[in-house]
Amino acid sequence: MTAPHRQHLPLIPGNNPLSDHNPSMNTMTESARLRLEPLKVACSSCNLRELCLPVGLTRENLDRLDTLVATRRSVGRGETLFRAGDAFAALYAVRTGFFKTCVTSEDGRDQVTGFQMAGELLGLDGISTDTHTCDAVALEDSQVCTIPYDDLENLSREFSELQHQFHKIMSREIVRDHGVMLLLGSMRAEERLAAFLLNLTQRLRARGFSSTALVLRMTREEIGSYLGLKLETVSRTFSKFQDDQILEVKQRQIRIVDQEKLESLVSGAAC
Amino acid sequence: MTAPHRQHLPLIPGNNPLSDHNPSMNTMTESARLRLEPLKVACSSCNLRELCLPVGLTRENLDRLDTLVATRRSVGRGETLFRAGDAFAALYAVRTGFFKTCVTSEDGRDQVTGFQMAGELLGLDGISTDTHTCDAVALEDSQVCTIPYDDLENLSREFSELQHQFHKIMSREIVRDHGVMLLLGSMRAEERLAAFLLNLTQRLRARGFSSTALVLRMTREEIGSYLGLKLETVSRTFSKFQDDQILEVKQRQIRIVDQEKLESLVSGAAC
DNA sequence: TCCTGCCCTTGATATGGCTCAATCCACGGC
DNA sequence: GCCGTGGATTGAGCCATATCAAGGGCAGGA
Repeated sequence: MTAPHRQHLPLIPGNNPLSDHNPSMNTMTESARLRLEPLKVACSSCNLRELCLPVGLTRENLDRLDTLVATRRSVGRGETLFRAGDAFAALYAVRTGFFKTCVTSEDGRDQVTGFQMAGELLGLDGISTDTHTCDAVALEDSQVCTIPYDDLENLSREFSELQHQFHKIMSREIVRDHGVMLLLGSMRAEERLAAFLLNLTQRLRARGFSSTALVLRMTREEIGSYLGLKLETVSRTFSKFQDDQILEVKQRQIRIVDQEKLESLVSGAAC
Repeated sequence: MTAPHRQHLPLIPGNNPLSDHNPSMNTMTESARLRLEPLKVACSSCNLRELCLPVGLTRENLDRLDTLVATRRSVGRGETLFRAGDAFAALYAVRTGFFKTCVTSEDGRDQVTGFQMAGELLGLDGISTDTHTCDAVALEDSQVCTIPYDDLENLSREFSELQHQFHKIMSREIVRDHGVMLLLGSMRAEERLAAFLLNLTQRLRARGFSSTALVLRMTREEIGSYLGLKLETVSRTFSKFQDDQILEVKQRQIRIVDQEKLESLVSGAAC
């Protein structure tokens, strides 16, 4: 494995639908702009179709998918898209913005299980018992496309491309989770943070953003929860990376100064 | 959540297809007996149909599933069913025996990602990239039913019951993984081991075995890998549970003496 | 502009689990 | 029966990360 929790998302070649963004500006401008709520939603004309559910669909089938994904929903920063215990009815594709998902144990412990950005699917956990088992919280003003689950099952019985792509997405989530288990089970703090940053930048790059500069959407505490560390440890590790000239860290603004050193941390060369 | 990595497997009411087993005998006798390799495989007559892929299928559809699941394969103790890197072609349902799955990082670190027993599916990780990303190793002489994946996709386009059940199984795996992340990210050694034992016994109970006595199929090291602990820590924690009169531990034979205390450890009441 | 609250940083200290190392035990082969 | 081997147990000491605590900085609202 190249990275402990890679996403297997295809890099978009050439004509990148997202490359008109200023890489240093993965801030809130776009989601704010889209707050206007376009009346019509169409996968077939969506920038994200190469990253999202429609991957691999023919033109004709794309049009059929459009009949399914009909509504869009805005979720303000800090609001929840769904909560553990909510009835499951639909999946959600992130259109703009950024989410976290987290599970809570009986005794109130919280664990962030993932961070989702544009083109990624939310809600797969709900299929199992028709009830969501985690919370999905927007970390910035966001928009999602609603994919009614029954309709998705029906449509994916009709053409195998969609069926197969959906299965791939679920499987990818399982593979990602296994990568996180590896990280949580066997890596030290520096390795965890390095792996986390490399995974984030890889996904941002696939979306046309800079892979060397990023703005974190989550707090140190949320990073810590995801990585199985306390927020102080996350903060100290950021500081250490800055001392070691691997990163420049200014609050949530991160610049990767030495990509190779970061990579060597993950592959354990630094042991 | 009641348990950090519950399996959501239905308890079999009344007429339990597995209850003819001697609960204290979840040893190797059965798998040895089945070494004879019956010529015919049929989900419709399988003991495990209430725990496995066929859940919820009508009689008629069960027969159609039989056409798909045609071959059985024996995997001896220590042998691999598939390895990371192998081409993906089929899923496997454990019929008898016990497996572990583990991922390996670039630098050779190993992480056990799960233990699978009768009725559970192996290989879901392979769908994502048509390549397996983990190893599946039999921890005792085992048998699996081979489910050719293309056939499964085709058949599940034909009847929604199968399609839905398959999606539920994938989703359940995702939910389970999130539970393991919670465990790895926020629990202490005692809590982890307690959660692990409760999960195991719950699954054994669903299969008609005793929920108070069990024989571990895996080494301390494998338990440790799964739980993000070193084998010495696992061993010490077992010893501590014995001192505290929660368990009786004799090598791999475990008897749960105080179920409640074990449960209270997981729910954090002991903090 | 200042205030307020949240987040982040940094220091000092505590500790749970790891490491290293020495047996011990059970089982299978001879 | 005896021995060899792999797994399990137990001890001593250490280290990475947690915990507790005290500021510092930034953003948003009055």
